[in-house]
Formats: sequence, structure tokens, C-alpha cells
Amino acid sequence: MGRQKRLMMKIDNPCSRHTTYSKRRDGILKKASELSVLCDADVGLLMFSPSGRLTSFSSNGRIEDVFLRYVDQPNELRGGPVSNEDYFYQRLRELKHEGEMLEKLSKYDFLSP
Amino acid sequence: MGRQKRLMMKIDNPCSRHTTYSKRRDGILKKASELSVLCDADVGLLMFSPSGRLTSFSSNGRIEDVFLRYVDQPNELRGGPVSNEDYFYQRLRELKHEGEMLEKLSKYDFLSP
DNA sequence: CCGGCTATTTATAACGT
DNA sequence: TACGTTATAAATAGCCG
Repeated sequence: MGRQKRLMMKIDNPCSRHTTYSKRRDGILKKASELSVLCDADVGLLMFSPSGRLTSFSSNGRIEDVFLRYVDQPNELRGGPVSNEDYFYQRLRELKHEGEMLEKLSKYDFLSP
Repeated sequence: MGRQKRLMMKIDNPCSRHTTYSKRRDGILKKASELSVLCDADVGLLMFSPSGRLTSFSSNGRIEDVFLRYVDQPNELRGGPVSNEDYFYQRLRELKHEGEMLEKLSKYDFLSP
């Protein structure tokens, strides 16, 4: 969302990076809260900013309890965890798609610089 | 988002609740991944569905490591955790705001049923 | 640094299949 | 039951103060 689409890579400018972190951190906190309320789900969330500052969220009591519930799960049911690697191929597909779009757009002269 | 605004309360219909859970769970997973990539943040996320099924996300290695990093934080720096209670007053304000809007809108005859 | 302001991009609610 | 579609609500990028 926003004025421009953002490439999914580390933001170079430290100032922009922190601004984006603050906004998105708040967004995810809200999403986590909404998920727990709407769906009666138990949610635990830990976020460390690039500078190491911690923000945590727990839908129900202490985050320690959510983690203990995780630890109590049989390994087969931990389902992962989902990691960034799972988004790697997704991003590759996105990039491929973007590449195709750019190629198509490049055929229109009026878009050339 | 969606065709209608959703009230922030537990969804009664179990089927709708699970559908919404699945979609929003995936949304938060994506957001968590994006936060970690864009901002080089360390993120850990645990979600238990209403039926108890676990989904977890870790931006960097095992979620256990993220949790250990949390445990290592001095109490003062754990910053919370932010809990649903922190959103209680926010929702109250939203409700108040919505009430004021409705009141204003009600003064326009063409909006009456 | 934090909060407000739009233009845009995203996420998703309600339906279909 | 999970997936696809579309209209609409939300999140947010880039700016400004």
C-alpha cells in the first residue's frame, strides 16, 4: 500500500527503514489483536527492531504461556515453523511477474523516459 | 477490508470464523515476513486456531531462538507485552467516533431508509 | 521523532464454483 | 472444503509540518 509499490528487500536508508518498521509493527500488532478477537485465537508475537528494541504481543495472558503451549505441541503439529524461505519462491514468482509486466510496458513508447 | 466493515468481536458462526481465521492468518504471516525482510527485524509469531491448530513463523532460524532472545531481555525492556487490553480503549474511541459519524449522517434525510 | 494527509496498493468479506 | 472473483475497507509510502 502507499504511493508506490515497495520492492521486498531490505530498506537501505536507516531513517526510512525505521519509519517503515514503526508503521508496520503497529499494523501487525493490530492485525494480531484482531485475529485473536474475531477468531478467538491464541496469538503470541515477538518483534525486534533493527536496533534491537523489543515489542511483544500476547492475546491472552503472558506470552510465556503461548510459548509453553507451543513447546507442548508434538513436533509433527508444530507445522514448520513457516520461515522466510517459504516466501522465497513466492517472491521469485512475483519478480518474474513484474519482469513480464515491465517487458510488456516497455513496448509502449509513451512510457519511455 | 471486504464488502462490509466487520465489528471487532468474536465471529459467532464457526464456519465463517474458521474461514476468516485462515485468511487473516495467512495475511499476518505475509506481514511478518515482509517486516523482517524490509526492516531486517527479528520476528517470531505463534498462532493457535480456535480448534487448537498451531501455525508459527520465525524470520531467522528457530522460533525458540527468538523466544530465548525475549527471555534474555531485562524486564524493563520487554515493554509489555502489549495485550488486547491496550486495544480496548482504542476500540472504545473507534466506537465513539462511529457513533458521532452516524449521528451526523442521520441529519441527512436522503440517507434515511 | 511523531502525527496528519492523500494516492495507491493490499487485504479481505461476501459470494460463487 | 478449499479456491476464485469482485467490491470495499484498511494499511501504508511519500510528504509535510
